Amino acid sequence: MNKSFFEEVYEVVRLIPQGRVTSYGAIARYLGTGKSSRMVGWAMNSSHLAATDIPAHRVVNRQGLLTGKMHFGTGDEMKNLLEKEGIEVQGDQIIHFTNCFWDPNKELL
DNA sequence: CGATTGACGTACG
DNA sequence: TCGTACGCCAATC
Repeated sequence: MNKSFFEEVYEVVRLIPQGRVTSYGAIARYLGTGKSSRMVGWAMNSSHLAATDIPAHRVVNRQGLLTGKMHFGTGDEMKNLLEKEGIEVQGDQIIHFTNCFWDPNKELL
């Protein structure tokens, strides 16, 4: 229970199936934080520091935009990973985003 | 210890 | 429909 906000975020992100994506807000709502979606982004920022491997490239904003691609080192890293999983990405925008969207509140809950 | 920032989202005008 | 304002919590300056 008393898991830190980051821990819960990591757990949910790890549960994201390959070829699917979710949004910061979806995770935030699943954790019950609701509007504190910023914390999800902050957790993702620290995700690369975490011992566990977090597929943060599967987490995008509500628009399906790869806002955090710059944090993967190179700007092509995140897009490459998503395309490799079968997700169509044009520039920083995920195509058919709603089709690939994975809502933890709907899938897990 | 106070102010600012941050990979967001919702509300209001 | 677009632009601005606010909230949320933690980390950093």
